[in-house]
Amino acid sequence: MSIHQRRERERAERHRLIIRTARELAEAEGWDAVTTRRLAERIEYSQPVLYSHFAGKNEIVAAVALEGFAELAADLRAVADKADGPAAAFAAAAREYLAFGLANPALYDAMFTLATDLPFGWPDAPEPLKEAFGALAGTFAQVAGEGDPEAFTEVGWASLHGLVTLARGGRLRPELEQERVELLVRRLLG
Amino acid sequence: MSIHQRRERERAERHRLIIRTARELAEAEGWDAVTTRRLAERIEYSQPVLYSHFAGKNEIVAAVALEGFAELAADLRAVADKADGPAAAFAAAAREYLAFGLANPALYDAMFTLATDLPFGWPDAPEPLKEAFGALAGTFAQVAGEGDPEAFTEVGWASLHGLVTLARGGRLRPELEQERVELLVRRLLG
DNA sequence: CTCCCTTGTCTAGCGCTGCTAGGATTCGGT
DNA sequence: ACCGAATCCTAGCAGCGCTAGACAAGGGAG
Repeated sequence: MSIHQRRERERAERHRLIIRTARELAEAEGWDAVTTRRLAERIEYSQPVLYSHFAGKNEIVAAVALEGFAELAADLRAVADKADGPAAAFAAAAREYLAFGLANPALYDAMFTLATDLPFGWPDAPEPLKEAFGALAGTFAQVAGEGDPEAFTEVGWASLHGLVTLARGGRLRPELEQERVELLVRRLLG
Repeated sequence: MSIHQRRERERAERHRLIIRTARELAEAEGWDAVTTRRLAERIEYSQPVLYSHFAGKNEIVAAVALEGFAELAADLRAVADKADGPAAAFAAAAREYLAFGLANPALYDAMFTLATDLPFGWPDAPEPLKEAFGALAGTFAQVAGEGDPEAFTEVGWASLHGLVTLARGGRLRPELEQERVELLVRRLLG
């Protein structure tokens, strides 16, 4: 029995290795550089091994994206918990979201550009997705004011997401970075 | 002399044909379906002909994106001009932007996801880009309130962009569509 | 009118991609 | 010591973006 357990343990380890390697490679050279051949070479196995863990390359990207959502959720909860009051928590979460997106470009791409087919359709979404959205919603709902708090959360999220993607594409003036997020927070707080 | 002119005319026509066909194919089946082979087949020429017009596939996508920016600029100016007062113009432009992005998903992808290397670095950006940003800025600046009007424009633009992309990815509740844009406009107007 | 030479286009092919079929090898269980 | 199953790799497919080199068409000069 314990042999099977050891094998499953090794298998799970390799599973994580694939995800970690894909993420490192993507962050270092961009997702275009993450080919199944290069990935296989890095983990020191042949290509087909990847397909015994994942149905395809998309699924590997999706796995990386899930990691990203989990980390984002943790980051957001951390800064919101440390903040002093709902408004400060909201502002801190907004700043953290932006920083996260800009600091992990490849990871952010996996989450929002590449893994578009991640089942975001509530309520059967993967746990990390709900967790990340919940982290945002928990902070945002407290400052939503009148109106649907979910609509407010979605608007706030979308605004931050837009800031991340446009900034990453070089389409916003870098020197206004700080000013933009402060302005957004101020206006959304009403 | 007139023979050269005819040839150049035919060449320009084929140039437009390539762009139009690429756009149609992308809008019908997504950009993944736009391969140089399929594109060549559609315009009834061989593959290398594409490369006598464009340096590569990216340049074709960029050409489609430029068309998109020109159309977006025209749309925005049209609805803003018809609106009654700065606040109404702002709201109308916001709604139009969102509608444009959702109605032309492939075009919007070309503009913001695929043609990332379009030189957006002012001031040497292509005319349609400056024109589109100017159309937004002209309307937004009038309701910016205190603070840098450019930062306000960038925030507004990013928020709308985020709403488009997240909605397209199925990550926002469709039934809140209307409510989100109204909420955003209300908050940004302060 | 004929020849030449430029111009324009196509066929064929390179190296790469994601993915998979089938054979070889290893290894636990009897 | 042997058998069967599980594991992994070699080799290859179709398709991708892109390009070299052959080929045909057609205007200009004698």
